[in-house]
Amino acid sequence: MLIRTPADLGAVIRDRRKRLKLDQSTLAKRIGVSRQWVIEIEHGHPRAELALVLRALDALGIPLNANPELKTSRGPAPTAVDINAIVAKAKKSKT
Amino acid sequence: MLIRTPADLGAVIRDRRKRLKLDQSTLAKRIGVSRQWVIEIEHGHPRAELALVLRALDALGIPLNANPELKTSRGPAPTAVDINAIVAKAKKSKT
DNA sequence: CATTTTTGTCAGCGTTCGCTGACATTATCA
DNA sequence: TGATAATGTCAGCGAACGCTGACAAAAATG
Repeated sequence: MLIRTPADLGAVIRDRRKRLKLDQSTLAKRIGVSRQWVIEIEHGHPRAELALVLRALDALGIPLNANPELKTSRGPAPTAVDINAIVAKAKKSKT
Repeated sequence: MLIRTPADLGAVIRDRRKRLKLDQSTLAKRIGVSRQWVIEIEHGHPRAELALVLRALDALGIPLNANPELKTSRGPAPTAVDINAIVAKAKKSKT
């Protein structure tokens, strides 16, 4: 599942929790947060604390993967050269 | 890259930013946060807001993937049956 | 049906967020 | 080397966090 928004994350958490047959209280204890927190996360609370979110995913056995750009297929580096920088320098040095 | 802690995330963000030859100010504008925020995230700030983090990853072109448990190899469901529930019920009903 | 479990809502409280703006401290580079 | 950019640090401020505890609503169970 691709996580794009807090709501996505809430859905993932809730689904997994139900799949594991846990109620919110139990999960909350396991994560080390209040039941309130679980409720809000599952509803897509946008300002939840990063660390708590990570702990929740861990408690549910959900690994989080950040792809630092999967090889964009063949062809050489798309635009690893920074044209902007080059231009900027060209402008600086008169001739 | 597997994200387990806020520090992991900070590293991923910083690496990607540098690879894209962006400075913190530029990235901050792109994400829509203050430069301060970028500094703190890259240092592993544990209480950053979820939504801002997701926006940062998006701005950097880093997709986030949550595996709802990758098929744990062969063999039938590990323990999809909830023994606890069964036992609980067994206890309730006398005979 | 009645009962129990689960989920959702409310308010108040102390803590911390993320922001701004200015100022150190390092890189970077000609 | 000196000058510029990039990064890091500080303090103050309004806003929101996550917590507790009690209660309401909904769902499950017999």
